[in-house]
Amino acid sequence: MTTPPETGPDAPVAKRPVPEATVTRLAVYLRLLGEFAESGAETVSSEELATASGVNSAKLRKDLSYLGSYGTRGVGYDVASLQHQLERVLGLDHHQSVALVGVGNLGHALAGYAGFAGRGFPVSAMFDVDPDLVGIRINGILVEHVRDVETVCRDRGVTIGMVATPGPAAQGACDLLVRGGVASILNFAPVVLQVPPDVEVRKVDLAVELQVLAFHVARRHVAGESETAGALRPTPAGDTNGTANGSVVSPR
Amino acid sequence: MTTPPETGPDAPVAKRPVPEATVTRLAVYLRLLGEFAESGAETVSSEELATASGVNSAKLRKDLSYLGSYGTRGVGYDVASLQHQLERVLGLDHHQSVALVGVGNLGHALAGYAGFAGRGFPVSAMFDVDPDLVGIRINGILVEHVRDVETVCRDRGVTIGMVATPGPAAQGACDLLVRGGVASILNFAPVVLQVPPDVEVRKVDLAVELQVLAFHVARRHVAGESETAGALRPTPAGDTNGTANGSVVSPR
DNA sequence: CTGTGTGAATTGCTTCACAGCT
DNA sequence: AGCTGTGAAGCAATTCACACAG
Repeated sequence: MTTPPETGPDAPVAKRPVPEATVTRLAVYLRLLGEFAESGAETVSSEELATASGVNSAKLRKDLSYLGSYGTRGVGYDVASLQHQLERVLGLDHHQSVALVGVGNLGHALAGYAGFAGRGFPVSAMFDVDPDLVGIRINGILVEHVRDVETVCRDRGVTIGMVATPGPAAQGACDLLVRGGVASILNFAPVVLQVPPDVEVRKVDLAVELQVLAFHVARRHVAGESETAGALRPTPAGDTNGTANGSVVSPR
Repeated sequence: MTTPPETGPDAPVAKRPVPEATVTRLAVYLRLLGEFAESGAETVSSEELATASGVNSAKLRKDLSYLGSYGTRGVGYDVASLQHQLERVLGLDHHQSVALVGVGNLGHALAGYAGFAGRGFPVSAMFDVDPDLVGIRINGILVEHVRDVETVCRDRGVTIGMVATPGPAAQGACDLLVRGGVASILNFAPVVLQVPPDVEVRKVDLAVELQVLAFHVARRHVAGESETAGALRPTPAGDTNGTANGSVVSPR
């Protein structure tokens, strides 16, 4: 209740909407900024960063404009300061702690994936039902029994849950995470999770990804059969919701 | 004989546009159709299939309309026949064979992921540079040296390549696949691959997924500060979340 | 002059609502 | 009646193009 009018009188920090599609790309820009920083660059132009990210510069500038004006006209963006802004907007300045439910084939790989810890998402709890797995350590993290998901998540302030169980167990795992206060879930199981409206779910479905690619293989067969491989369809740059679709070929 | 009620007045191959976003969902519908089939259903209505897929029925019908009219008014869709149509459109009636480059942490899991073979995407070749890996078998498949990617892909008619190498090696792996005639690539490495315009790339970036979720965690903190955590509102869950993200408490 | 920031135009996707088949 | 298929309306995201700051 008491809906805060929100529209401040003259709030210096305006809260723009920030389109969902933009958020996905901000994460990409951030990674590339890291590379620019490593190579010693002080500033980047929208053109440079855009090319490296596989988007066009107008889109990049519009994306960045949602965070405010952090560029310098005639010069570009200050790498370090832009990195900082992106981290702030993406919530990476808050501590995030990740829980993984399901330590089978895929879960095991996720547990050991260096990219997580290295990017600010340490896996701080892991769960499974298999007695052979409960009790072992992976990458130094103890695998606990699924029955403890709720309490452990609360105790350790888990903010993000990953579901990597077999399909049939996924909804149950999800429910436990939600009861443990986790409001953001990354789902690798091939099912559509049912969650309360305040819980955010993103799905990574590997079989679906392959099927989308298979579709393009088939398309190519039909199109390429008669057409001389010339017809360049409007670059499938569009990343639909869900997992990002790269594919962007430079504007040529 | 009787010209089918196709739209094609003189276009033998009626190539509807089929939006990119739709293709992604078709794969989801197909999986759920499989479940309906297993449970013995002969037909499904757009409403049933839509609910199970987490989308609304209008969107589902529009999606299916891109393949033609395969439903029966007043009844619904014949499960088996719709399955068949979806498989055809998604190119699953053609044989797909998948190659995996990079058998490290993640690659290993992908190699053993039952969901692939089970869904018509048998991994038929695997590659790595590590001498400790080259020569071993995973799930019965021999790991070969990366130097053979090109010839092996050609010989076995690989249609889809998966890149699961460390970032710095990804572009090289990609180039080899392309030279081997692979025109569809699923990229798990955190880099933007450069490819010729006729090659389709989809990217699965786990760190990006987590960052997008982190963004929503942060949003919640700002927006949810005033809201009490209780009140499980009658989830209009209707559809909202689908393949990708769930819902964001819409302020205002 | 260079490169950002942004209104305006455009494209593409989703939702609505209803005509038409069974 | 019940449910599909689809034009039309409504939104959201992308691209264009240019004013303006450094």
